[in-house]
Formats: sequence, structure tokens, C-alpha cells
Amino acid sequence: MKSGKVATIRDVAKMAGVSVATVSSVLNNSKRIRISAETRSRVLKVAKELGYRPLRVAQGFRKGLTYLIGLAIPLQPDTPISPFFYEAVSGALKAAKEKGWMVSILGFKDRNDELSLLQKAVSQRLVDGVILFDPQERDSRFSILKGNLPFVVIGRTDDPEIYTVDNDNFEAAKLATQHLIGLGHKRIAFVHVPLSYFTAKDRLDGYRQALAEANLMFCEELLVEADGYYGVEAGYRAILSLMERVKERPTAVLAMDDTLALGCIQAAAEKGLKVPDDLAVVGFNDSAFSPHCEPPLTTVRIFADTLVYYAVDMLLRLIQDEVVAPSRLTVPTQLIVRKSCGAMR
Amino acid sequence: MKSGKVATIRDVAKMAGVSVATVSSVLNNSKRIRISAETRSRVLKVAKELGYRPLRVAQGFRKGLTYLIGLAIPLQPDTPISPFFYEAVSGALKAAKEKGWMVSILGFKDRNDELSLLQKAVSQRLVDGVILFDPQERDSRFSILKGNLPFVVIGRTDDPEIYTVDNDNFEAAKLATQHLIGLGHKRIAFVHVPLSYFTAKDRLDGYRQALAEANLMFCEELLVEADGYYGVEAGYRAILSLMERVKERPTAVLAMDDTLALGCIQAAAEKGLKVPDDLAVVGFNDSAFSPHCEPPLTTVRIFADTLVYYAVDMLLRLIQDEVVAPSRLTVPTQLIVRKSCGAMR
DNA sequence: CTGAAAGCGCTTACAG
DNA sequence: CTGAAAGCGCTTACAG
Repeated sequence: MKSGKVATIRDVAKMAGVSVATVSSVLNNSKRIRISAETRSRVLKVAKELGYRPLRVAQGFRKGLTYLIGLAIPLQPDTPISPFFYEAVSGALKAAKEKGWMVSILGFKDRNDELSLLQKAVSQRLVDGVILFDPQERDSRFSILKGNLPFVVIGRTDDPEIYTVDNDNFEAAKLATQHLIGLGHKRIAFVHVPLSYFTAKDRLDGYRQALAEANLMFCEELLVEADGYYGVEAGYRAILSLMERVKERPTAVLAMDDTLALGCIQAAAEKGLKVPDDLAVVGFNDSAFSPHCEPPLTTVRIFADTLVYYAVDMLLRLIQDEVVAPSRLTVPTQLIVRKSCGAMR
Repeated sequence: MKSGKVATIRDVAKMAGVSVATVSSVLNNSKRIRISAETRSRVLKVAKELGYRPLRVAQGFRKGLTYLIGLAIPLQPDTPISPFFYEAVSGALKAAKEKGWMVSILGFKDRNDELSLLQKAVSQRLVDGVILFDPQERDSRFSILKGNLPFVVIGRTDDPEIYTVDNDNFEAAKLATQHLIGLGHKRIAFVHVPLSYFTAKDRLDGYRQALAEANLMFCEELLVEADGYYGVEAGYRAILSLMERVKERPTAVLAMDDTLALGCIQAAAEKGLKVPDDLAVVGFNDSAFSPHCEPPLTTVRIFADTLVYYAVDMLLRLIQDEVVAPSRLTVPTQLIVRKSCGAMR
């Protein structure tokens, strides 16, 4: 199972009767240097005959590159599968492939694990750059990377120097809320993750803006933070605790994720509330189960692949010291109306 | 955003007053060589002070390694999300991390794309080894890799020289079929992917074995090949076409994947058949939507993370020329009973 | 027990 | 237009 011997640049040079420098120049199309058409075609022919391709590690070593982009992704076995990251990988791969880079998954269990991973990525130069997800306020990941390893964040940050690609969370939440308002709802709960996450903050702002524009009162009591970050269980507990402490029940709920939304549906069923009649539910992410759960879930689709495609494209420019025009990109979202919001009656 | 200067082994050697060879030996704990405790601790101290960690590419280049494992994974934007691969990545990461390797996703669109990717992986040594999925008869991927790049296959193969880790498809399908037989079913349809895939072949065998042991007749007409490989649509079309051409309808269906099973449920609903009363349905994979669809899907869970964990572990031994005891490992599966099979009434 | 040196396979100034 | 040489940062025989 050991690898066979492969031709090196020296073999090609020898067989073509030129120097290794010439072979390298031909193969890399370096404009720095002009090669006669005759020499060029001879080199190309020999290279082809020998099946020669430059070793990636050798090139990388020489140029101080790994040709690897790292995706820092949470990967706990017990966590609900997130199609978001599957799509994210897909988008990253597409952008990387176009420029000859590869994608490596930097999986971590928790925040500390992520930090030590990034530390390692910096000190050992495991990758040429990193894509980060889910930025928070005073995000300690940034200080590890800043000045040491190029990175692009999926989401929004405070720091204008940081390159980001974000979906338009403000607009998305505003649209979803307006959709519910249009359906006649006045008391709309909002199930969110901690507001230290910019995503949560922005969606809350969009939610409030929609209420304000409709002249509806914003009620602090209709906000509830899911205790387990994302997940069906967390959504279940969140909406139940809200129901218990509130005098007048909400007639609709906007949840920051489909898993949270699903938890709300299950809690409603248990309380004898029908979805969407007694409680309209809208989620985020258009997860794999969303079209198939009962009732099918109205949700805001995030284009994770597009998001990450642009992020990796940006990152590769940073790595190659190209001029990167906008430091922050925004990708729109899409409201997918199904039955759980009650619009399809 | 450029990286700052990092200490090299030479810096450490100079500051510790030793040679680079000594620093390397200390840091790598090479037993080949004995270092005085005093020298060792001095080197360690200096290395720590300078925050020195050997550059991964430099080490790799020297040793002819990339420290990268490639996962050859299908990645079409329009394909249903497969939690299988998400779990697979998770398992690969775990095994790789334990031995200091990284995981790179080799994403491809179709078979040809995969072949050229593997070709590139070989000629440019993009990775040290590859994990392959979904083996077929006369699988052309093997000839590209054999003798050129170590690889382990998730699934079964004909070639005894190839290292494999497989879930027990025969037993899984047998158990699922027996479960349906136990529920009183005699006409059980089997929706499968092309039988050139060993997974399909083995499951068909398990299905037949269960029928035989229960003295039920095997009816060729109850077999149907999904035309679009996997996917809800494919399952939908498959079961409908079977229903049309068969004189007596099946009362149950075993589908090779949850997406296919879901398609069967939707087709049944359209035909006015109730699941599970008129048609019991069992799938494979325990997908994200399976607990949440209507009715919740009975399914055979595949432990993709375990499967790939062992595969990567095996692969790393092959790469490091360690003795690899068994060349083929089998991981059990688990039948998860929900409502779609009718056992929960 | 430790050091000096070779060399992994490339690319890139530098000569000519 | 092309070649000879340096060197990226390590590890590993080889001396001593």
C-alpha cells in the first residue's frame, strides 16, 4: 500500500534537456520569464509523458503556503445535525477549488477547544486562513488570529477592520415579523440565543423595527432566551417557560432556528394548542426536516453556501495580498412560507 | 492581515546554545537519541519562551507527508442534505485529531469529478490517504489509488486486498424485514439503489434471508430500483411505479434510505393510503427529519461516525506502515422503531 | 551525549 | 531566452 515513485521536476528537466528552472517556469506560466515556444512544448510533452505534477507540499513549503483553508466548525456528536454547515462546506469547497485551494475542517467541541485549535493553526501554520462562524461581542478568537493569520467571519462584528460576510439578519427578521403581523398577529414571541451573538441582536432589531412600523407595542416579556443555544429541547423549554410567566399568551412565535421552532411546535401540541391556529410558528434556516415536519415549517432560508463561497473568495484574496474591495458583504435571505405560520389556510 | 514573523528551530537552537538537531530531537522525543535532562529542559524552556512550534508544512515536506486525510464526499448543491456525511466528518475528525492529522474534504459533483480528483490527489500528493464511500462492482476508483495512495473504503468490496469498514447491511436489512414480518406483513416491497452497489446487494440479501426464514415467498416484482439514486422524489416515483405494475399491492415497504422512505409516504398519501395502516414504511439512516416527519419514520440507524472513526484509524496505520490486523471491520446498526411501521399502535 | 551537513522538491532572484 | 545556485524549515543519518 506504499506509494510508488513519482517523477520529480529534476526528472523532467533531465529528460527534456533543460534546467529545472525552465521546467518550473513553463509549468507555472510565469510571465516574469519568456520561454521559446519550442522549449515550452518540449517541456510540456515530457512532463505529460512522465505524468509529472509538482508535489503540493513542496510548492507549499517553498512559498510558505499550505493551500488549505480552515473552517472552524462545531462538531459535537450529540448536537442536532446542522445542514447549515453542510452547505457551508459546499460553498467553501466551490470557492477554494476555483483557485486551487483545499478545505480542511477544523472541528471543535466547545469554545475553549476552538481557541486552542486556532492557536495551533497560527503557531504551526496548519492553514493559510480561517473562516469563523457565529461571532460574539468581544470575541476572543479575533485576538488570537489578528495579525497572525488571515480570517473572514460569517456574521457581523464591531471591529471595522475585520472582514465579514453576513446574511441580512435585520431584514430577514423584519420580513418574517411583518409576515406574521400581516396575518393579524399582535403578540409575537421571539425565541433567541444569547444577545451577545450579533445574529441574535440583529434579528431582535429587525423584529422590533417591524413592530414599530406597524405601531405595535414591543413587549420585553415576549422575548425568551433559549438556554441550550440551539436545539429542539431548548426551544421546547423556552416557549413553555414564556407561556408560564406571561399573563396573555402570544399568538405567534418567531424562533431563531428551525430546531427551536420545532421545539415550540412540540410544546404547543403538549399544551393542546394547535399550530398554526392557536400558535403560528416561524423558524430560521430551512433545515432538512422543515418541509416534512407537522405542520411543515415556515422558515427563513439562509444561503450558507453563498455566504461561505464569498467568504472563502475574500479570504483567498487576503492570503494572496490582493486588494479586497469591500470588507463586509451582505447576502439576502428568503422567507419560505409553509403551513406553520397559518398563511396557507 | 499578513502573518507576523514566527520563531524557527534555528532561533531556538541559537538561544538555547545547542544545535538544531538537538532541538528537533528534544521536541520530537526521538528515542533514537539520548539527550541529557539538563539540555532537554533548557531547550524546552527556550522553545516555550519563543512560542516555537515546528511548521507543519516543513515537517511534512521533510517526511513526505501532508498530515492530511481526504474524505471523498459527494457535494451537489441540489442534493438533499445527508446527515450521514456530517457524522462521517465528525468521526474522521476525532480519529485524525488523536494522531495529529487533519481532515480535508474532497468534494465532487459526480463520478468523473471524483475520479479526476483522486487522480490529482495521487499525482500531487494532496493527502496522505483517502476514505472512499459507496463502493460499486468494478469500482474504477480503486485502480487509480491502488499502489499509489493508501485508502480505506466505507462499505464492502470484492477485492480482499482492500481495507474496508462496513456496517452490517445484511443483518440490518434482515432485522428490519423481520420486524415487518413480525407485524404481520407478507408482501413487503424493497426500494433500492442500483444493485451494482454492494450496500444494495447486501441489503437485498438480508431482506431475502428474512423472507426465507419466515417461509415467505420472495417476489421479484416487489423490488424496485429508485431512478435518482437517493432522494424524496426518487422514492416517490419508485413506489408509484411499483404500485402501478403490481396486481396485488404490498402492505409494507423497506426503503434503502430515509429520503426514499419519505417519498413513499408522500406517494401513499397521494394515493389515499394511510401510513402505517395501509402501508407500513421503514427507512435507513435515521436522518434529521425522520423523528419529525408525519408519521415519524421507523428507520435503521447507521453509525457513520463510528464507521469512519475506525476507517481513519485504519488508514493512519496504513500510512505509517504499521501492522493493520483485520482488513475488514463490521459495525452493527440499530433499528429505531417509530410510527411509520405500525408497531406503535 | 551533541553537532555539522545533507537533502526533501520546489521557486525565485541573479547571472549570463 | 536559459542555467546554476540559494534556500524555504525541518529531520535524519553520520561523525565524533
